Amino acid sequence: MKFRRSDCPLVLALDLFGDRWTLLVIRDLFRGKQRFDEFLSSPECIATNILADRLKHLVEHALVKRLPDKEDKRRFFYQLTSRGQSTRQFLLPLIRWGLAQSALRRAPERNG
Amino acid sequence: MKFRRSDCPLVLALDLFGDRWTLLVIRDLFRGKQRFDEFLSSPECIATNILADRLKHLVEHALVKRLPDKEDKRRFFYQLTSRGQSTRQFLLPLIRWGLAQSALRRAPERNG
DNA sequence: CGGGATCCGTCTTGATACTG
DNA sequence: CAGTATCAAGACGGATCCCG
Repeated sequence: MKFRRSDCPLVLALDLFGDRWTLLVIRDLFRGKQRFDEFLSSPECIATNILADRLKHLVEHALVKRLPDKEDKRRFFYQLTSRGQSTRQFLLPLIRWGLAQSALRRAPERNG
Repeated sequence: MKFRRSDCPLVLALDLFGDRWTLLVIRDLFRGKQRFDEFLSSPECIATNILADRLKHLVEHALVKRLPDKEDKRRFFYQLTSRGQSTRQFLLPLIRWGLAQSALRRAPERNG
């Protein structure tokens, strides 16, 4: 993900979320996960370098903030900013769509 | 985009749309574009091999149908299936989010 | 000419090992 | 624990080629 190719708002969104991992990290943040280790423990098994890259990217774009742990200097907390939380408005419809698709897959009368 | 890593509905959606091009093709289809050449003419300038790959992928997943042109044997029409049209439910919120972001970028009082 | 397929150099992804 | 380094594999992107 580098510079941008048009000023379409969809292109802007795909700049930030058009990959297979970023939205999974945001999902985890909505679920209350806050630490590097917690993201790694999700069933999708994101690689550490990919996770580090995506977190950095999200922080750079003010979707996530990175807070030091006062009690353990080695650790950090990641939290959604209000901008990050605003992604809920399309994340929920997207999840709803995925749910409907897996339901269809189990009862495939007529689709297409 | 290969096999899948969990049965999270979000993962299922990212399987299909978790890249920088697929949703742009779907956007064009919603806008009434139907032919290979028309997709190429969009301002994002997708490469022909990428476009061919994405269209094939969309057809395989029953989001798009590929219809021959009766009058010109060389040409095809691509159209959204009803399943493809159902993506509207998250595509519109995603575009709306992108619009809000570009508005913020022009009037960045307090975000973050 | 329209709709791709193929080739090839480059950039990105991802698994694993390693470090502070 | 929270990353970085390394390196192979794959995706991207442009150019060219092919086929009806």
